[in-house]
Amino acid sequence: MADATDGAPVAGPDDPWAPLRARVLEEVGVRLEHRGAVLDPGWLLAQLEAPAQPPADLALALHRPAKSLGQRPDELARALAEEISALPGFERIWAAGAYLNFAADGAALAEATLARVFALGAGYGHGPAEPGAVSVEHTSANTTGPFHIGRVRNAIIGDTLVRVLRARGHPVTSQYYVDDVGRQAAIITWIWSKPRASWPPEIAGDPTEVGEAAPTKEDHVLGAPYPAAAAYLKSHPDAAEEVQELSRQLEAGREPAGHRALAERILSGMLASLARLGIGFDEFVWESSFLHDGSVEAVLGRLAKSPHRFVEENGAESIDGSAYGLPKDNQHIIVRRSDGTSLYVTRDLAFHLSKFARFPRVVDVLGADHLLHARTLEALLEEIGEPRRPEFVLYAYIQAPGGGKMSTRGGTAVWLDDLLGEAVERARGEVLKRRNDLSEAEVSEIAEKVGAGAIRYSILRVAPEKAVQFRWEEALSFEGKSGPFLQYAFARASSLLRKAERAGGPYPYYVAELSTEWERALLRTIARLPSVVSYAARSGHVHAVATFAHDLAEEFNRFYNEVPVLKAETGRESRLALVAAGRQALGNTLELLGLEPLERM
RNA sequence: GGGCGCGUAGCCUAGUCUGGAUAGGGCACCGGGUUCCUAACCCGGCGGUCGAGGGUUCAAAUCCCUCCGCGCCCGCCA
Repeated sequence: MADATDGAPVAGPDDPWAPLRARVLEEVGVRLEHRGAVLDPGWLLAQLEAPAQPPADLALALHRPAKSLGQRPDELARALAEEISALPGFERIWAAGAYLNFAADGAALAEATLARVFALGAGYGHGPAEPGAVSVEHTSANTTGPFHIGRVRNAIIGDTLVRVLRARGHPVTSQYYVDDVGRQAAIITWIWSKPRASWPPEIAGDPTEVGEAAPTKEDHVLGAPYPAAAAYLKSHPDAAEEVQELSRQLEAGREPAGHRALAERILSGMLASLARLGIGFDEFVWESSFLHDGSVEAVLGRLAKSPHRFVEENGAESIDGSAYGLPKDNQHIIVRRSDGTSLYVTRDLAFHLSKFARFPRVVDVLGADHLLHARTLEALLEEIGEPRRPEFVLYAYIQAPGGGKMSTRGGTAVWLDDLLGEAVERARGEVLKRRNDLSEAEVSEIAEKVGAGAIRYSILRVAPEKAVQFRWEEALSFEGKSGPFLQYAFARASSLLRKAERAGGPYPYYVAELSTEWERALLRTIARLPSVVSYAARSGHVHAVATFAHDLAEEFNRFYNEVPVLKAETGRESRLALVAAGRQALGNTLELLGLEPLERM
């Protein structure tokens, strides 16, 4: 993704903190400049975005500017604190050692925050429309069987990125790249093109129990023989040759009957599982389309003009990529096989050129195991003189429960459908434990959303580059840093408004009545949402939103615990307004993460 | 062997890009909290050589170097 330092940190007009930062920046910047301090403008802003020590909201460490002035930092801090004794929006400005601290005027911040939340509603935390269309390609799993949770990290991160970019105002197209011409696509078609009775016993007699979770789902049913078939081909050259021939036919556009339909049936099963997690796609891009429309040949033609391109003795075409900083053993890039067919990287190159033609910004969510492919793709883009590059969001594959790679045949793979089933069942148990006033339909609905939320959040709460081992207890955790924890806070807020019969507003308030430490803390956190979303959208670090979501829910729960609302002696209306604002902010955050905000649970 | 990434309490994790004031959370464990708004909660306690060593700096979890451990990759697979 784009470097987070690109451009000035964006503070949308909905960011309640933005004017405060700008004011400090201005006041301090002018004074430091006047004294002759040398500093780059980004530095001050970065300082202000870092967390400050309570009760300060914003803080500046003055060591650096003091040094450039040849002055002691604590003296500089004191001098500045004296000069800037008052600033609109702040109730206190003081020096603490080498730090210049600023405490926001709680009432003013509360006013600014509530006003923005109520004015923007579901749009609070988002941003103004941005002109640049973005393509986000994610998931793109081969249609050879159901999802196991190793790959689902891709879908969850990708879908969340789509949501965050959309929120930030970008027109986003999510794309699923369907491989229907590669070897794996050939294998699945090969096995199903034969009558089941004629399958070799190694395949027919080795039913990988993929059907256990959802015995009638087509991805499970149709994907069942794939692992055994793939293994069988390794030791049976004659069969492998049949698959090879099939590959060539696919490449040439001579699809056997039922090929596409088979992929679509498996895909629909896979998508049904993703849909339960709130994940969908705008476009499915079939890899074969780049063969059919001639764009693969076109790109091979462009590569052919390169001085680095060679035709090997056996007819294969390759590029000498030694100029592009690839690892030593990976600089010889084959772009066409000796039998004339294309390779994944060549087709992907054609795909990316088609993306660049439509989208100014192109993002690929990729497993870290595809990093070399990504580097190779970049090298080839350079080779044909294409200046644009995709931004890569990389994630580490989730490891099997005992460690190591998830393997279908090794029995270490955990199916998404199994995980979903277990999560929903557990959620149902939790709901029934504490509610007896809900209809069966409501219980099912809640259990589904809670289970899905737990799974999504368990993935999102960890930075994508961390290689995590799958653990049932963690994925199914409903307490602490979990999806249900977030949803629960939302449900509590919803309940308060419902009981006050104010679910639809209006929410009149006096900020002076929101003066307890818990109310102020909650407001400060609500006010952070816009800058968090902005950061996530420009950096691609969507898990910053997940981290924030927990902060917000936690702050709401503290407030809920300490401050009576419905039974408030005074300031009931104002507190209801705060509840409504917290609910709105949390709901918006949940939507970004793809967790269902639940009215009750 | 080479490339990339990761290493923070018993376990999991934020913070690392942009170096700053006592390193935030969660699980587990211990102790509290509900005649009252959903206890899927809150409060307190316990627990840290931020993998090791060196360097840069007024200041290092954060930047640089070396080493160790772990993960991923190094196909005319995708």
